Amino acid sequence: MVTKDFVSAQEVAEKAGVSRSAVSRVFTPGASVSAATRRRVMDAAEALGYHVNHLARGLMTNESGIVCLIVSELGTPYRSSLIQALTQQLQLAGKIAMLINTDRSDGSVDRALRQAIRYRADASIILSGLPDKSITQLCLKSGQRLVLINRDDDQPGPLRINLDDQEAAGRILTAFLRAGCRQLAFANSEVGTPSLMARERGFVAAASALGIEVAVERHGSTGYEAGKVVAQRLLTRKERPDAIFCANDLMACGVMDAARHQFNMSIPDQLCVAGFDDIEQASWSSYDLTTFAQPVETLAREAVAFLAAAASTIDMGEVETLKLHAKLVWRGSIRGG
Amino acid sequence: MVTKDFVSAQEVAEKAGVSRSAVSRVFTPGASVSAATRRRVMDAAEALGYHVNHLARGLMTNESGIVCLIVSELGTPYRSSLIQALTQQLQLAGKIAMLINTDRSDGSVDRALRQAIRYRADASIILSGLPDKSITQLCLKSGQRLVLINRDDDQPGPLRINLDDQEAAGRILTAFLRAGCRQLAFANSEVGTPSLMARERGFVAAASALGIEVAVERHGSTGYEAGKVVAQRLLTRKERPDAIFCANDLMACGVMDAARHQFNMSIPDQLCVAGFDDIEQASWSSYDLTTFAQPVETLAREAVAFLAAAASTIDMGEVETLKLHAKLVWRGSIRGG
DNA sequence: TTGTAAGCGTTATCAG
DNA sequence: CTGATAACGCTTACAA
Repeated sequence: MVTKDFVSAQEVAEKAGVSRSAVSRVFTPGASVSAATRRRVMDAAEALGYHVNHLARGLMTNESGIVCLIVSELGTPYRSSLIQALTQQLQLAGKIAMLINTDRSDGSVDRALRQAIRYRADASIILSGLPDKSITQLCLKSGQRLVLINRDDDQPGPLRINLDDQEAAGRILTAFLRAGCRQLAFANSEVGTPSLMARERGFVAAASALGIEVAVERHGSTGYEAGKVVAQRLLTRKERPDAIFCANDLMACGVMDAARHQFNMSIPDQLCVAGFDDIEQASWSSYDLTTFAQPVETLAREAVAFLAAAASTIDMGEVETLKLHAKLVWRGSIRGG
Repeated sequence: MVTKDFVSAQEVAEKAGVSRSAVSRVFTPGASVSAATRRRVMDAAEALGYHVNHLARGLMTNESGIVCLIVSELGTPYRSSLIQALTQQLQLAGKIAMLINTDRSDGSVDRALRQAIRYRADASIILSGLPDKSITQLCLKSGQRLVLINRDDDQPGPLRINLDDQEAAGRILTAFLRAGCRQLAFANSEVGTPSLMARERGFVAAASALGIEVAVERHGSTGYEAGKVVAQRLLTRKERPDAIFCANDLMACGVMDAARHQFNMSIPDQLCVAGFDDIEQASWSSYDLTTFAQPVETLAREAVAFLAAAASTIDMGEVETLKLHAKLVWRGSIRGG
């Protein structure tokens, strides 16, 4: 066993010739210490390599400074960019991120939240999956804040940040029609995430309001390979689509590659494509994909701001929902412009 | 202020009609409790929504169960896939990952390590940047384990996991020559990370051993855009390269896109390209890039295994280095095969 | 097997 | 401004 040997405030106090409380005060933001004492304590701390034990501090203050990020498929471009933004904002706010990967097995979001409780996280941000109502209640009752990102849930208590997926779908429909497209299609996965389904519903609904039918195909998880498969199915239909709106950019990339390399189609001449998320690859010249940008920075900022505010005043009963605008990023995968 | 109101072992004990130590024992893996007591405690705990406070436990046991992941550019495909693998392995080993983003400002790796110390992390895994020698020493002295991934450092104490970058470079050279390439080039960034430089050096050295000169160009950070710029520079040289080895896949994608869309070159007919990392995009049909696979899973497994072993027996003085093999993934961006 | 009591490293309260 | 002293929620001898 490695001998864990962290320096304690006690040792610093002895070396500096003051009481432990003096040491504590030196490292507590708003405390009154004389310049002289502070100096001596700091010197002693520096020499000994002392660092406040946040575990013990959390025990006293009831604030661990920990925020749990609960994520699946975190290797995905969109997810990882969101994590990046969130960790950055959290650190700026003096918090630290605990990352829980829920890729394996079912009910794992609940397990993750239990971990969050064990470590007395001040808050949890859920980027994927949907927790059981009972466990969310437990979190809230324990005084833990909750943020749900892109999960259209109706539970009261947590902050819910969503995009205007449906409206976005309507906007892209207009763009397709303006480009002269007639055979519309939607490429989705079988995952059935609320936001994904909202995009599909919005697109289909907007079209049918104009008396237009949409070919919908769903397959696999929301990734590149699934996009390819869906494209194969769509493009071999009797009525071959000339416009495909994809549930996300990853699928859109798959759709474009299949259309080009397997069906020798030219984009946007023979086929218009749009995606969602505006991942980095969407801007790569091989794809040059028209898509909707997730306001990742805003999203992260809002989430963290909520957590910070939570420390002071939040009306717990209030159902808090934030609807952000997905900005259309126009590129070359749709004719016209 | 939100009233933090977590349930304590005390309350469970009262409800179950036992002592708090009994409760503690029920939740301690190897402890002796009668089936009857266990049952009553579990019931009470369930009813009250009790969860062991890991902060307090860590205080006693000197094992927080926390492992810090210190990362920059975590939105990048390679980095995020590594984080995914690491969090998964850590969770499998009963540990939990704390994620520290070091994108901003200099010396931030040191700051990150200090955070790790404050939270009494059992270990830290550094995926980017290089910590100051003094702070590494502090970590080691405090009994914290350290793992450096792909940072060719010589400090004793930490586990260092590296790839055989140089040899890999030699292998790709052979592939280029076999494909009949004559004008070789290396596309690098200005970042100067050890592993990136090792790839460059290995390639140039292997070539010059055969009397062949390599055109080296470096620009920006190791991403797609930098790849484009470097390609522009390389492909406008009098002696236009017919083979480019890129420091990583992201740059390779940029290089390919520039070659195709700005120079109308056909790959691999007029230009052979190779990358490093085997990110997901390398397998997309638009790129179909020959590259070296980072053994991400193995890497994560080894790192975590080291941390687990560290708990029992590790010769601290021993300089531990692990050199993993980068497997060549053959795809269509090099002629022949 | 169980309970009692001590201690882990902090911060908060309250005298001085 | 400073120093005792009491928590915080847990584990772990030690004794029963």
